[in-house]
Formats: sequence, C-alpha cells, structure tokens
Amino acid sequence: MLLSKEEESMFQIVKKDKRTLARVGTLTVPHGGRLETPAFTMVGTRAKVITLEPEDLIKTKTGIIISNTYHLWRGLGDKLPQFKGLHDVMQYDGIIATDSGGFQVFSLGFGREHEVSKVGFFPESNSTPGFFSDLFLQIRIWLGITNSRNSVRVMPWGAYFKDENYGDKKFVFLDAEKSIRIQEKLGADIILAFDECTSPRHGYWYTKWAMNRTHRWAKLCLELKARPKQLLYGIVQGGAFEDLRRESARIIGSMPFDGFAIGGSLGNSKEDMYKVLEWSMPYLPEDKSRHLLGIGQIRDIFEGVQRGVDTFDCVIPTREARHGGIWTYDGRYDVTKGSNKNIEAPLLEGCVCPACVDGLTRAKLYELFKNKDREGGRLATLHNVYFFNELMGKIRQSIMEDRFPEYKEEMLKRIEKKK
RNA sequence: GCGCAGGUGACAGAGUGGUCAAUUGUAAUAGACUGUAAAUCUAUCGCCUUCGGGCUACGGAGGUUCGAAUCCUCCCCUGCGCA
Repeated sequence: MLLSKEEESMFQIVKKDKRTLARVGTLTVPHGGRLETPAFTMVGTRAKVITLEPEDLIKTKTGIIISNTYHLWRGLGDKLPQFKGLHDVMQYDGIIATDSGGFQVFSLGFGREHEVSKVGFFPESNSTPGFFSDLFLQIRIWLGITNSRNSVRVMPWGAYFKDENYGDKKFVFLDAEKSIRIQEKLGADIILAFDECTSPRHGYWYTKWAMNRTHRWAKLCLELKARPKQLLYGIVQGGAFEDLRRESARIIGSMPFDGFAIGGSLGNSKEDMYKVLEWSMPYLPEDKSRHLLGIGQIRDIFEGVQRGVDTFDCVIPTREARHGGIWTYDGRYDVTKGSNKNIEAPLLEGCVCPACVDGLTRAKLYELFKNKDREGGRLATLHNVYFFNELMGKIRQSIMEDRFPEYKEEMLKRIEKKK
C-alpha cells in the first residue's frame, strides 16, 4: 500500500495539550495499520495474548500488540525459518511490535540475581555501588562469575543466555544483528533496537557502561536493518541517573530512528521514574512517537502521558486478569476473594466489555476461578484489556477536549481511593 | 456375633516413645504482580501473648514411662469380609 504525502510521516500529532506535554497522535505503520495515541500495547510475548483468541482482540478494541524476540526465537528453534509472520500467526491486522530481547538480558539476568523488577522498591538500600564495585562486577561478568540465579552473561558484543535445557553448560547468543534478523523474520510493524536493560541496583558506572553498549548496538541496528517496511525504534537507557539519561536521550534521539522507546531501570520509586521521563523527553524529536517500555500501572500511564509518552506496554491487564485482578474506574479488586461469592453484578457496572456484555457476574467469575476453570482467566482478560483500551480512549478524549489534567486528577482520586 | 483394617487439626492424609502444635496437599484469609522464568508467587492458617513464652490438643477413659499422637487395658465409632 502506498502512503499519501501526509502519511509519509509515520507519526502525526493531532492535538497538543496546552498545559502539559500530553498529546494525541496517529501512528501509521507501513503495512497500513493505524493507531490513535496515547495507546496501550497489549503484551503477547509468544505471538499470543495469553488466553485471547483472534476475535477477542477485535472485541476488546486492541490496536497494538507487542511480542518478544527472545521468547519466539527460543520457542521456535529451527522452525523459525518457516515462521509465517506475526500478523498471520496471530490472525491480527492491528499494529504489532516486537521487543528485541534486550529486556531478557535484565529479566533473566540481574533481575533474577537482584530479585527486582525494573522499577525497584528497596528504600533500605540507600547506597549505590561505587566505581570499584562496578568495575569488579563488570570484570566478574566478563569472566562469567555471577550468581547462579543469573543466567545471562553480557559481553561488549552481545549477550549469552544460559540454555536451561542443557543445565549450566550451554549458552545461546543474541546480539544486535541477530535480534534484527529475527525481528525481520517475525515480521512485526515496529521492531526495537537491541539494548541492555540494567537493574535498579546497578551503580552509576555499570549503568554508564551498559548504556554505552546500548548506544553502540543502537547504531548497529540502524545500519543492519534491511526491511523498509518495518519501523525501528531506538531505546533510551541510563538508569535513574540524570546525566546518563540526558546523554542517552540526546544520543539515541539524534539517531534516525522511526520512533523512540524509554527503557530500563527506572529507579527506586515512581518519582524516579517520572524524573527519568522528564530528563529524557526534551531530547526526543517531537514529531516521532515515544514509547514507555513495560509500564503499566494506571497512575504511571497518566503521569507518562502528561510527560509526553504516546504508547505504553505492560503485562498488568493480562497477567493480573489471570490472577483474578479486575480493573475498574474505582480501582482494582480481586475477584477470587470470598466477598464476591454472591455478588450478582457485572465486573464493572455499565461495562460494555465482551465479558460483561455477555452477562458475566462477579459471582460467576468467582466460581470459575474457584473451579480453576481457564475460562475465568480468559473472561477476566477480556475485561481488563477492554478496560485499559477504553481508558486510553478516555485519556485521548480528555486531551482533545483540553481537560486532561482535570481528568487525570479525577481518575487517580477514584482509582487510588480504595482501601 | 466373629475376623481383619481403621479413628490425627476445616477436609484429605503423614507421623508409630522424646527434636510434635504435629510433614505435605487442598480449602480459607491477606498480600504481591510494571518491555511475561508468572493462568504465578509470598505470608498466615488450635487458643492466648508484654513475641520470651503460656495453655489446650491426635475418638473416650484409665494405665506403663522421666517423657505418649505413638506402648498396654477397657469402652465408643467407622469400613470391608464371613456368618
């Protein structure tokens, strides 16, 4: 499909909020898909949003999905060359992105060793490692001496992942080139540069060195990318250190990527995370879309939009659904709690998600969860996914109507008032 | 009536002289989940507590022993088999 002149720019700003950096935009990808932003990306790591069927994606108004290079690559093994492409496999016409595998460098590596998520919360650890501690760590990694939980070894040229099927003996290797080649084969509309996501517990120096690797790899990804029909996004790193974040955003932001993602360790608190956004955003071209990787809680979505984020992705709506967490405009509740046993009401009053419209009640969903019926997880996922998509629509609408800050305040008050 | 086999915390089911308030699983309750090692994980789960400990507990009643859920006696109950 040929793009008209006005569609040449892959991202178009439709409306800018006057009081914040929030904006409504349209993201167009080469295969023809279109997305109104701000939008939430559902996570379908292994080419499937867990529990959902193709028709469910349409029913939940899901406009964009992100799959994962590492998991698909490992999962497909030697069947990768025969892979028909994500749109085919998922039977999905919306926009599909693939993460590069850079997050697994962290999640399977120091995420496990440090037992943290990328937004860490450990107020007790007030001291960050110093230069020599970081140097020592860097040398240990290169020598392959890390905690046994850590199954990744990052080298200057790429990352080695322990192959769990072969004990500790065998490693598989992923680098910028391989990640790009796999992502081209997977055939998403948007692909991401291969990066190294660091841990919130890494010190300044290690974070800086990792950031420099990410920058080198970013340049490589740009040079190696062959397919014009895929958009390539660069990833800003730099942990929660202001000068690193600014440097990374400046360097990545000046490269000719089609869009930009903010990744990474986002610090030790929500405040850190919001600061990271504030430090990075000024260096990212305004006319390119900005994605906040792996972020997801309702408050974070509002704070992100306020600071200029266009797209988010997170497992929260889908994973929490499978665990019984039901999202509503009055916060989240756990449908597996006994208090739901006799509540003959929709999951959310007035909800028009496919599950609620079908007559699902809290009591019925409670029962499905108690019976360990997988249908429970599916129905809860339908609801949450619809809810998140609907919420993003309301956010877009509030920006269009110049009342985003008020809407944010009202929503956060409602959503966080509980308990 | 005789012969076996049993009776353990909400349930299932370990334990057969001390380290047992009693393994484990389920249920229950609470919590967590942020580019999916996750349809998962954690905590609590007899009563009281100044968190040191105290008290009541393994069908019931006695007994042996320094010490019993564990051994003995009697009783009650359940299942299977034979009458």
